[in-house]
Amino acid sequence: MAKKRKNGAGDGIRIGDKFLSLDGYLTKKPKTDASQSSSESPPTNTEAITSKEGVSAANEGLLTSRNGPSSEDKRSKPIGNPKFFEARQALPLWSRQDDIRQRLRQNDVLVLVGETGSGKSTQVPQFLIQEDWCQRKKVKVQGDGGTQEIAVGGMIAVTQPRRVAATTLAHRVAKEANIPGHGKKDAERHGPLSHGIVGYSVRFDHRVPKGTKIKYVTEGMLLQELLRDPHLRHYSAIIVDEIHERSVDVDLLSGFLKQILSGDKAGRGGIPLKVVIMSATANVGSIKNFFSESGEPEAVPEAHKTSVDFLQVEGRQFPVEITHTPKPVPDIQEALLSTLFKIHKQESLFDKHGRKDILAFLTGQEEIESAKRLIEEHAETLPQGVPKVVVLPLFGQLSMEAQHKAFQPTKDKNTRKIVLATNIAETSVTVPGVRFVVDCGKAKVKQYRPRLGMESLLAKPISKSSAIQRTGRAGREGPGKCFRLYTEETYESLEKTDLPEILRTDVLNAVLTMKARGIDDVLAFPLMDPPEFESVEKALLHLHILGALADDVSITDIGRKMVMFPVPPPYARVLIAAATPKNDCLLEVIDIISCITAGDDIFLQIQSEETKEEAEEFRKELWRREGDLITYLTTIQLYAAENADRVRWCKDRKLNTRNMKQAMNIRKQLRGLCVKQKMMEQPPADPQPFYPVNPEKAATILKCFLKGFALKTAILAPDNSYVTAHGKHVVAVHPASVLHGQKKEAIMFLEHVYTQKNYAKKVSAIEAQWIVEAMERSG
DNA sequence: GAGCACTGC
Repeated sequence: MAKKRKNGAGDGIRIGDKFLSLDGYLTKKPKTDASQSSSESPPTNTEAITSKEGVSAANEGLLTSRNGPSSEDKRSKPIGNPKFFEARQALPLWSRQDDIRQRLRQNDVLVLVGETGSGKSTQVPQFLIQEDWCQRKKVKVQGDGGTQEIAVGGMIAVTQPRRVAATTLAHRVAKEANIPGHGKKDAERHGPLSHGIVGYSVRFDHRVPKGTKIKYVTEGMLLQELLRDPHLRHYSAIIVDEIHERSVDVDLLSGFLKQILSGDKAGRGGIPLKVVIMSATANVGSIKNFFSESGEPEAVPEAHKTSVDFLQVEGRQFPVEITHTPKPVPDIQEALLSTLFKIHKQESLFDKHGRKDILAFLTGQEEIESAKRLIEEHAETLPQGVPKVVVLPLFGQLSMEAQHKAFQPTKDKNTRKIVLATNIAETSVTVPGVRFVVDCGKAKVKQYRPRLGMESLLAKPISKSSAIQRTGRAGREGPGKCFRLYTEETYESLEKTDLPEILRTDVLNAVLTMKARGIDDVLAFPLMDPPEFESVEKALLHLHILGALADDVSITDIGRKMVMFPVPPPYARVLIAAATPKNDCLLEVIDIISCITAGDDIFLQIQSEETKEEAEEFRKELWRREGDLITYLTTIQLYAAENADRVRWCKDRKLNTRNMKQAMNIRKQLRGLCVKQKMMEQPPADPQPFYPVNPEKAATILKCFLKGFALKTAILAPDNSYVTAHGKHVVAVHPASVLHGQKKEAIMFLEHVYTQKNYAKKVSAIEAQWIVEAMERSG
């Protein structure tokens, strides 16, 4: 039996769902699942899944039914490190391994629904690597130069939406799957992933030992591999994990997998590719249909029909009791305050499962900060004898240290932790010790509006599946309670799932991705949720303006070059413009793009008044009158020239150290790619002395950016507002910009977001004439 | 005067 987990211990906390699958190994399975224990409590995620008897052998009418696992299956004994056998055998998924193998022998696709802690991300690839169909095979294929013999298969790729999930899973599975003793010397020298059968590949970090059978990758990385290897010949199987998150990348990947599955497999020498789709939510009907339906039934010969099987396994969730408000709450802050203190007064601080802290989901930084003030004020009035509270904010723009505080157990035994978090705590990170969840029912979502070419960021009601996900956060370590600050009717009125990202973002990159991978008719490409025609049309037009597509909508050499760069297409276009001998500012442009694509703003917001003055004094040497882009350039150049203490340097200027490090990684990657593309010579290594760019050079750099962003320009109107050159909308310069409150003849902005107002971000001062020139030259 | 969250040879 698995050992009982020490509560509040540091094991694998805070790294998202994947790392928390450690729970699966260390936590004793609760005796009662929600479905059996909580007849009076509202349905939880667990119940929704287990109520269907756990398994459904929905065969989609395409295969013969079976009577459980085959008795002649000789591989039920684990391979790998015996140290982990016991823990692995205790996982809910373990007893299903023969079933899973059987289903995949008879089907092309298996849709597997299993909650966090079922062990699906770690175990399924290990179940499959010894299968006959999973072995590398030599086959003959027709190539350009006639018939050639190639090797197909042998590896399994497991995709993850986040880098940290891919790397932590790989480490975990390497420990389980590698035979101890093998390659010991390598392991001592280079770590556990230097040998053996498990590897990973994520941006900036690749560990793929010779002989790798299981490779954890980010979704984007597999898309990138598709560019070189359209038939995925290295792989016998692709496991798509966390498909319910529905990133643009996973949607595209699903389309390409569907094409490979329904194609004639000639590119793979007739060797089929197996696909396992894994999801945490039971709501997978449309995904099943997507893979089993062929677009045109008559056109597909019977032999190429894709057979899809479906399996559900129970997770390891403790029951969570849900309470809705009887009436809609007029004031969310007030409702939050009373709910938090009701929990705090009525509930004990500890029980046999450990700490009982509170996690509240709010929409954004502003709401979190004002709630924090209110709670702290109210906490002052708590009577003697009532435990204290400590309020910890948690959102993306917080510094690493501040985020870390929310994960640490409180030191004082008589204090309850209240974490006020954005959506970051829904999927990206896990706060340990949480047994109570308070859910405001809303989240800020980005939505792209193709007609306006801008996006909005507004608080909207969450989906049912998101509400269930939030609720589940209370039942990770023991039985929990969830308080929804909305009525049951409101819950029932919520959409089943969130709108997939591909329907919420600019499909510019998605369309170029397809074009570069040989999709001529992007409207015919199979997608689970195809974007509106207008969005695709807009993207095609935009790509044409950028020079990535020719008049006949075929991809150009510029377009092919653009997809080589891991940045959005307009930025890739700027890189290409900067590399021409006339402009010759590639290093500078790489520096700027690295800062911008490193994540959120590298400049942290300054919280208190006192630090503000100090930091602004330091920041003044970075500011440039040309605007934000040249300010970024100065910043990263000074950072790269700083040789003593870069962390200190960032702290003084209130820069996000994490993003600065990321920017330096991107800078290195882009420099490498540009050298490889013969766009420049190998640049000298850091640190280089800092010379501020002169105004002429700055103008050249901004003109290069106009090659990618000519549509995002505005001209100062007589009433001192900025009016966009295309569309004639009024935009305001965002307060975070160095050009906020200044009047310039014209501006170029890289981002255009509606929040409180129509804001232009990442703003530079330009001349109106440059806009005309940039459009002409694009011609 | 204001800041959901991820990601890419």
